Amino acid sequence: MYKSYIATPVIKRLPRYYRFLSELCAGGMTRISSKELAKRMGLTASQVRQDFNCFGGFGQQGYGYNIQQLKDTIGGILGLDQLQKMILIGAGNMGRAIGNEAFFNTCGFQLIGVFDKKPSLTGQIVNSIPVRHTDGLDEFCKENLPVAAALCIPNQEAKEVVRQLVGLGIKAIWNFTHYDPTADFPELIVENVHLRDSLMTFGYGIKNQ
Amino acid sequence: MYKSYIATPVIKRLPRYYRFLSELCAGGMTRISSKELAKRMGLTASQVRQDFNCFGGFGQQGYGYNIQQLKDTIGGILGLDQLQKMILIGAGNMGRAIGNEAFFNTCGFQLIGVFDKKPSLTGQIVNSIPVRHTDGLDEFCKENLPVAAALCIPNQEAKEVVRQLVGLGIKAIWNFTHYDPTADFPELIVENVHLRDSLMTFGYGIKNQ
DNA sequence: TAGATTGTTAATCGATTAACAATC
DNA sequence: TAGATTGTTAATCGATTAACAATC
Repeated sequence: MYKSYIATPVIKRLPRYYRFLSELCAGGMTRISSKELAKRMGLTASQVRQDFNCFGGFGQQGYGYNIQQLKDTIGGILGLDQLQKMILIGAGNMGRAIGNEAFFNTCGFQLIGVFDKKPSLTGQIVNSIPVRHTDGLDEFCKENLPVAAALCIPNQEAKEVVRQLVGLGIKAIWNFTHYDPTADFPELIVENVHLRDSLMTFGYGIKNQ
Repeated sequence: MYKSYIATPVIKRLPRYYRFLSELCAGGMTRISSKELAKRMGLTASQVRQDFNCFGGFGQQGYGYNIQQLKDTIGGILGLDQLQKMILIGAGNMGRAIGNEAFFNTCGFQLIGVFDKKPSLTGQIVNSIPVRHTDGLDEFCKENLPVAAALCIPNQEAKEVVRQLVGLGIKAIWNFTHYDPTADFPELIVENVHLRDSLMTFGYGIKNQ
């Protein structure tokens, strides 16, 4: 049964389903039951079926799910085929690492520009793209219309840069800073990657058994 | 009221509380009510009080919370003062970015070694530490007894490396690969950072409004 | 047909929010 | 004291799990 609104926990599980299904597919398997998939992923069969049925019934009673078809369907839901134009702001250590990880295309994005305000970085190559000086950001956006920006700059600079990006038509921020853009720009789509928070949570886990 | 087991959602909020309280503290504020803190963080006052009361009552009726004291208490719960020895496996783009982000000490960890199996990287400097060849991992661990490892290597190599690390006494993995160590080593403490998953979730958000 | 497994409803569990007496 | 705000219990909400009729 289709649902108009999909709960966040379901969305967050989709990439992991996609990953497991891709592996099963690559391994030559053609079908799988919710029970077996749940076992491999550490979920319950009930949850697997509930999750898939948010988007419609892709299974067959007595048979299970066709892996290839299920994988493609989830890929479609995640929109992996429609590549969104993304720019990267900040070509420091983290920026270069993100930029060079060649996963944009397989995750539904296309990296079209890299910017840094530090002149010494201008012209360096990140993922076959030359780093541009931030001075050229306006012109570049007006010409190329990116919808998303990965933000890998110091926290203090984040607010001002986000203001600029929003002015240039950026709709979504993949945020590696600790600045929270949602407070100032409620309409912006924001996905946070807080490595410090992850590290602290990790530490808590170690120190409490 | 103290609780013996703290729910995961509460733990995951602690670093964010710590961050906000640090900023308030740096800004010269000395006290805050659950209502005001909730408003700034986009939570409810009820949740803030529930969260803090998992660890005991640090507030005062009619007054609120002492920011400095609350910050220090949460820092203590997260164990930010007891630095755990961590090694970094993999000095590629992501490894170097993680290694160079100078946040280990402020998050409860101490980076004591960096390893890569690629000979050309041996001797390169990451965060003032020379990259060692993986051949020296055994000896290094026996001598320095790290408890945690950040894993920034290709997915296919992950399982074998984790097996080796577990053999060397590593108790916890900060995992940047897509290999799931919990399946093979249930006793291991694992904190996953799945950037691809984050990117796909982000894309879903963009494509569905 | 018989067995397997789905889609879906109902029950349970856990987390968040509301309410309020206690008290600074 | 009166006002403010906590700590804590109760109510609500949402997500997960269980159950089972439908059906391949």
